[in-house]
Amino acid sequence: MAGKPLTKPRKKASQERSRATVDALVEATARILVKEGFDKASTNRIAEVAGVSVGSLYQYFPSKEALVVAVIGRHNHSTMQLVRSVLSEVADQPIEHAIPRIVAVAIRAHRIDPKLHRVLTEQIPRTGQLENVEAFNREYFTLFREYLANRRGDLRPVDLDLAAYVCVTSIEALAHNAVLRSTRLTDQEAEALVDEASRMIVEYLSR
Amino acid sequence: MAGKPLTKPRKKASQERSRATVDALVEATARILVKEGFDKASTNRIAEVAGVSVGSLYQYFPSKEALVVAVIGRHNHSTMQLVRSVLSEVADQPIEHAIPRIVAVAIRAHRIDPKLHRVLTEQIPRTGQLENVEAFNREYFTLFREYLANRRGDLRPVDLDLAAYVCVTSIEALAHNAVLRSTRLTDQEAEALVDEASRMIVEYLSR
Amino acid sequence: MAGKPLTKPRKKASQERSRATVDALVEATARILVKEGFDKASTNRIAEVAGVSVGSLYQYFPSKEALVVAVIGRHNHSTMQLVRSVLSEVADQPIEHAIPRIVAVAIRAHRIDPKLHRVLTEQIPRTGQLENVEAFNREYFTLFREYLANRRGDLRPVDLDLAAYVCVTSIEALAHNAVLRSTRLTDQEAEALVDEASRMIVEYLSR
Amino acid sequence: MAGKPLTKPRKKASQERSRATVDALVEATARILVKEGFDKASTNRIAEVAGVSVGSLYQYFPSKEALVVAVIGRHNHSTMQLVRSVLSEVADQPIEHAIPRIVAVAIRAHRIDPKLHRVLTEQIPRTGQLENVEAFNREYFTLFREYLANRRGDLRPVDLDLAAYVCVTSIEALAHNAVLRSTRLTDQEAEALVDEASRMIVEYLSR
DNA sequence: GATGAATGAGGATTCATTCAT
DNA sequence: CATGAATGAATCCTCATTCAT
Repeated sequence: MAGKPLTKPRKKASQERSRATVDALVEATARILVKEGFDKASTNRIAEVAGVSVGSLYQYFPSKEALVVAVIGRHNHSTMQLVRSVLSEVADQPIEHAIPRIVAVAIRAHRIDPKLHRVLTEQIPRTGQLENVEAFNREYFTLFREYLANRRGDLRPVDLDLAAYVCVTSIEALAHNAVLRSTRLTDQEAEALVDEASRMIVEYLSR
Repeated sequence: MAGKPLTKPRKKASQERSRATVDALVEATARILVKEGFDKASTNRIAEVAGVSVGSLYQYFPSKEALVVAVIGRHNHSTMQLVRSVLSEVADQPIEHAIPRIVAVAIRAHRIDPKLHRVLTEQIPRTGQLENVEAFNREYFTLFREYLANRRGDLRPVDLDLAAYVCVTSIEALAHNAVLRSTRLTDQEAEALVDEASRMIVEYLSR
Repeated sequence: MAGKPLTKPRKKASQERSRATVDALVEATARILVKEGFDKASTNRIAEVAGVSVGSLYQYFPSKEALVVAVIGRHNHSTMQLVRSVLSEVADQPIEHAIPRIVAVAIRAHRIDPKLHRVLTEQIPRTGQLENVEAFNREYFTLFREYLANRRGDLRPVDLDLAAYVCVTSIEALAHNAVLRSTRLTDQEAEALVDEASRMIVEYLSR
Repeated sequence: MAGKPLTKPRKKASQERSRATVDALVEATARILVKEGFDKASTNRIAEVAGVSVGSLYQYFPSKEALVVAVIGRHNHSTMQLVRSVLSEVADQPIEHAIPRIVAVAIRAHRIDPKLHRVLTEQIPRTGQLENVEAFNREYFTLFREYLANRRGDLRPVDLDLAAYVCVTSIEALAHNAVLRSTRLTDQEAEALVDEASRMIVEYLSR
């Protein structure tokens, strides 16, 4: 309709708008999930909260599931961020040093957005695409296994896969339950937990 | 008097026919849950599979939720049966003996009906009455703590609550994930897992 | 099973029992209607409150409707009792005397069980058998018309049917609304209303 | 914010299409009410007759009740239209002139859609939001009372509230019953009724 | 006669998704 | 691209009534 050939800026502008819409939708989904629970999170409601029409919602997400997957992804992403960074930090440290840090981070990770974490964990049916909530654990496992392999010398002889499974599963569960159980986990309690869990893991791995 | 949807059976299923109907309903619910998943478990479908009318369903269960609660209850019951029996068996045994048995039973318990366990765990929104899926863990915790208290002499000085939390949570998570992850957990794998987990817990508790 | 041929007493006893059951059912229906409203009045609930099984309910009443009809009948009966008695009392009295009495009784009649009256009037769909709630008015009309015929001499020349219609309808409506509107109609208010209404009717009929 | 079932339209039917849908729904409800009765008026049936999906119905009306309220509203509106217009017309006329006109209009008003009026009156449970069927009478009372106040000079000394109550109630009841009783009220009968009723009311009010 | 378990048609309502504008 | 009206299958649940015991 216009004259001169439009160039990137315009396109970029629209890309930016798209980006904003997508973000708004994911954000809205997360917010509703936290504040009203999974079954209040209808697509219409999400669109409304995002300030967008349902039609637009479906422009960017092919289904409600996709939206929830995005929320999970975003949440897992920030969680993994933390995990990855400790694991690379402690990569060359002995387990006595490393494990407490790892455990502490696990708890911190679960505290990022505990309410969202709870909803994601408790209210969302692990069905279809949503089964992949556990993708997170797989990566965690891989990273942790790498760490162990790297510190092999410190360890008693172990089946790395098995050991990693045992450690990751325990750490995750301890952090998860601790945070979910008492919405108000005090710092003291958290510290005590870190100590205990670390002691258990360290002893378990040590020769 | 009225208020939130009840969850308790509406009638004492004293008569025989009633009893049969109730059982058929719970059984049908479990079967559908396993074979078709939570969201195919509509009240009409459940009644149909149970060979009963929807009306009868509502004669005995005030809501769909109540039915699921009953299934959970039944499942937890048989699970706890096992747990309780080991814990009483090993009550006076030293941890080196007791823990492996406890861990082994945890796995065995999760293998009772792994598919049902998975659905209960993954697909059912922990909302309303359904939140109580965790009642199970509470009892487990209590029993385990009692055991520890009883064997206090064997242990290094510990905060019993904390130690019980750490042990129960870890054992549960290890068993749970092991069974859910690979639907076909071989006996060998199970054994290896029992060894590792037990070692971890025993060392953790020992002085 | 017993020896001597049983005679009336036995039969009477069972008749009495039937009578009691019927009464209990009608009473229960009325009570539920008043305390919980028409749509809480399910046949099962009625039977329960009557202390009888649903089966028995259907032994005595062919349908829920029949039960409600019975309640209406009972209510209209006691109402008509009053009306009939005043009308026969005042049969030979001049309208100046008679009308106030008639109006007063209309109000008293509506006050017999105002809550039931309201439910019967407002919540019960005048459908099928229930259409006959107005049977009451027909009888009232007839009796009143007879009174007017009897006192023809006192009246200005009127079409008796029309006059009776006007009077009965007005008196009924005034009493009805007065009682329903303010659940707490004071005696003073009632008196004032009787005066006004009577004045209107008397003047209307007088030559 | 949530709570009891809403009765107000969900959306301002600003768009044309919306408007048409809303109208179709209200119209369909009225038609079904008249032709099949209240208990055939299921939401699905209403939507079907309106040529609209149930979903759309719920887009505009939060409940079945709301739909009926709308029908009542529409009906009362046209009725009040008439009433208001006579009362303003006769505002300055003496009662001998005014009352007959008012009575005549009451009857005409009841004849607007007698079948609908009957259903609204007889079959709809005055429960919840539906209690307000009487809103109509309140307004009628107010307007009539104003008229009386304006013509105070013509009247014998009266308690205006009481007098208005007596007049409005009587006029309403007479018109209502006349129309409902004989679906085919002839013009002659209507005229006779107007004469009688007016005579009664006028004499009642005159000094 | 009494009992109460069983029936099942039917009703209100929701919500992911589509598509004409 | 955006909008939001429209869709309709699907779900939970109720209740008058029946009938085997």
